[in-house]
Amino acid sequence: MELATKYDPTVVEDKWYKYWTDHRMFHSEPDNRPAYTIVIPPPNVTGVLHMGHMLNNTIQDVLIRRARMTGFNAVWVPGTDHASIATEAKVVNMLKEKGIDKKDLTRDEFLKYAWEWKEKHGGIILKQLRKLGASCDWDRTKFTMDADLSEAVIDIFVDLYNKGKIYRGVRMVNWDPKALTAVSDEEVVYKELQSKLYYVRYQIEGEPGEYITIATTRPETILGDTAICMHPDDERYAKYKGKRAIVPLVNRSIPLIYDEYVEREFGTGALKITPAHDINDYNLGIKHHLETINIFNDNGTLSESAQFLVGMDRFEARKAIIPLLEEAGSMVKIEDYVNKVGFSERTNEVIEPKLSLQWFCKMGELAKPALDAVMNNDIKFYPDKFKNTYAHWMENVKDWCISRQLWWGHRIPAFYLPNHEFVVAHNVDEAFNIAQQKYPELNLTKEDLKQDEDVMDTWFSSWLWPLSVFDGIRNPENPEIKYYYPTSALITAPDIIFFWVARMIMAGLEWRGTIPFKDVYFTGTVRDKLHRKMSKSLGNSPDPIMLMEKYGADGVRFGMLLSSPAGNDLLFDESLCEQGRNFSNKMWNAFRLVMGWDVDANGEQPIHTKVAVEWMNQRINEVLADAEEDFKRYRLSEALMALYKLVWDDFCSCFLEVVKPPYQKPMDGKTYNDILDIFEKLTKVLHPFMPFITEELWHALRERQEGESLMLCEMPKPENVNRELLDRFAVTRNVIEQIRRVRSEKNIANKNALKLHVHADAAMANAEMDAVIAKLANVELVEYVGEQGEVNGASFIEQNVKYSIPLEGLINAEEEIKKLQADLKYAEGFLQGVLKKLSNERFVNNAPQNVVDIERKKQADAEEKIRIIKEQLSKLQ
RNA sequence: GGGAGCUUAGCUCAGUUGGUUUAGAGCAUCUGCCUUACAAGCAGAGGGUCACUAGUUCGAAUCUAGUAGUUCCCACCA
Repeated sequence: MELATKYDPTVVEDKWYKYWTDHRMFHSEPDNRPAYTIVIPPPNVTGVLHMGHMLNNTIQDVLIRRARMTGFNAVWVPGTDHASIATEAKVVNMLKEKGIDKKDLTRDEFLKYAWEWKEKHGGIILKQLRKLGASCDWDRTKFTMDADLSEAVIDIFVDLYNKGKIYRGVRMVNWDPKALTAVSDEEVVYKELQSKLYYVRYQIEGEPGEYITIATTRPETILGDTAICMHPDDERYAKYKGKRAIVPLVNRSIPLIYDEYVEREFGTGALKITPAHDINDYNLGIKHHLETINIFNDNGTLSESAQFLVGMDRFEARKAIIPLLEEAGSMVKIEDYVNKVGFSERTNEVIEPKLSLQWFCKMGELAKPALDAVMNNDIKFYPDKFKNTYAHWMENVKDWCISRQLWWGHRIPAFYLPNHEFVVAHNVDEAFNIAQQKYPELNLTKEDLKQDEDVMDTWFSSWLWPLSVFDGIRNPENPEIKYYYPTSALITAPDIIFFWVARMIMAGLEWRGTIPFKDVYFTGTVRDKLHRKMSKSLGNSPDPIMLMEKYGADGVRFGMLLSSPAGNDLLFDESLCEQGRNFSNKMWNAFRLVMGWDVDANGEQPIHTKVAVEWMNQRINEVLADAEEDFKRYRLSEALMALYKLVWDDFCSCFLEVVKPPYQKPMDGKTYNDILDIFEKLTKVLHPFMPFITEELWHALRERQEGESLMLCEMPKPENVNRELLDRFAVTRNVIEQIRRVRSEKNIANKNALKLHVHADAAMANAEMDAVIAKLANVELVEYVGEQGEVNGASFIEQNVKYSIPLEGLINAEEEIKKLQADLKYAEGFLQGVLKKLSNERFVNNAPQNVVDIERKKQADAEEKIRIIKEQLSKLQ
């Protein structure tokens, strides 16, 4: 068979993904094995795959595949999130393009469009994940608005309400005037903006010519001012105590109040108070019993109560009010100023603090046990520095605004009665019964009950995810939740530690009494080479699908993982994928080499081959043991690097070169079989990282039955490592390297065989190792000439044994002397350092015995080495 | 304003409780090779006062304090 010199992943990857899914190999059912569970952080149903998903899901797949191969019943539950704000915004836009305004639709009509749109465009991302090789149990795919998951959300709302942990109240919330909904504190991002600070003067009532000047960044809110506040100890303003001021333009009389909240140094030390439009002003308003005037409509335009500029957008109004204030003689000056402004994470609209009636969830009691679970390491964070962040937030947790003024989501199960009371119930029937019992005098009919128009925050369903995907809320005794929960690991980004991670922990403890996962692995942010966050607007994010087409999914997985230790940002560079692709190609070519050999079943196994096979197996053992340790600590990049070197340096560059039969000669059957065993082992250990090419090779190496798969094989276990053999082989490789260096320096082509003199007693000879040297360095004769044997050529010292390569005529004595002198200088310097330590009495007395012994050994070795070099020098000079 | 982390080779990072040859890896670089698996390759080489300063110690990349730079989180003073 003729195989291409380059590995082509495209056909191979589709073939094996189909094979795996056709045989339902990702599917899991509870059985007697221990469970290993991961629930996917559900991406937005309307989302498309970006580099962050690639990293996150590659890690999950590696963990799941490894668990599957190490005796666990592994399940990876996929699914999507309904993402209220983002999805509703997309649907609204889609309708707008069709000429339909959301305002003209009923709730049901809108939801019909939304569902249609979700069915059509939703879940693309899950299809894209298949391309990556994600071994999700697709039969278990969930959506946060599936009937069963929705029911769980309602159950939880009712339960919390009945426990007194959900309440309704007027609060200052972060209003998104574009999405027309409140958003939680966590959904507000602050950015620094270049803006202006306006100084405006207010006349003191009854004192013509007397003014107080305030400084503000939002002059349009002057129209809603209901007080001016100064510091009680500020002497500049003491004389105005008890007086009132006149708001410019609207000519409203407002009180002057005094509160320590005011910074005397800022601006003029006088602060205008607009309780309806600033959280701090609101708090002062409550404290000082101030009037509240809301001058904005929900969409951010000025309302009738503003009296001026009615109907104008808030930013237009900010400009338009300047000339009005100037005309009125109230504008004192305008300065440049940098301040921070809150933006809605979803719509990038400037947040408007707004008073409104919202639903809140009390967090205090929920947070306490969830904080403990992380602090006492029931749940482990990787890296653990995030414990700090977590603790700080949990200790200062504020109540959670859970209502959103949207239609797409879980509707709040509160039903209002004609008497303005409400009942919370699972459905209208239950609500009706409760209401009838509570208010028999109302003679209610079901039609009198009006359900709350709002939906819940998306995270109010996400926080149940590990429970609800196994139906653990509605049906807590079902075998699935008992088997798969708590999940094993959560792989997520640190920016949703509060939104999601913290709340899942609360939910798990509240409704199941146990933590939802044991380990949390925080991935870093994917950035470009210039350390910039990857974003659509910068256009610096490569298209993952294109990348996979170019380098293969295995190549991209390799690239993502190789440079992303837990929690560290990933500076993504296509060259990493290139390295991954090259690695695939390397394995492919190793396979081509092995396939090309003729086998003589009766052939004798050469001694260098025998020892190489033993050594290679030991190396695999050693790396397996290290990898196990790396996995325990979630150091995936280190595990992968170790395997990369194992395959490339040990297997390809060394092992295969040793066992390679002479040109056009067959290989003995024993060796061939050993090689296949080793190759197969390597496909196993690499499979979690690079599932496609390893599956392809595993099938190609030996006959397989339909339905067999590498992904279902058992991972080789590290056995006892033969340290002695590994060390001996390492020395052998060093000797080979030295010979090759001599070749390189003397320009001796590899095809010209060399002789090697070992300046030691023949009794020290190791025929196997010498045969390996002979093979890899093209040495025709290894001769033990005794310690005093003549040197006539290039020499080197390895482990205090001198080696020389006879090279009549090719040796420049001066060069040799120079090199030896350099070696000597190094050895002497080294010895000096050691002697300095050993001559220090305090070191010898205080350091542990083994450390002192090591230093003595170093001394002896160095002295021996110096002796050999000097001897050699004396012969040359 | 408060807190946390980071700073080791050109780049990205390892370096476990201070001691295992005067610090390791991958990539990049340089040199020589189209050697019959692979030039997406082979062989070899160079490259670091471990940010700076002071301290603790027989001994510091590792511990302590300070300085500088950098990243992130929290708060949101108009």
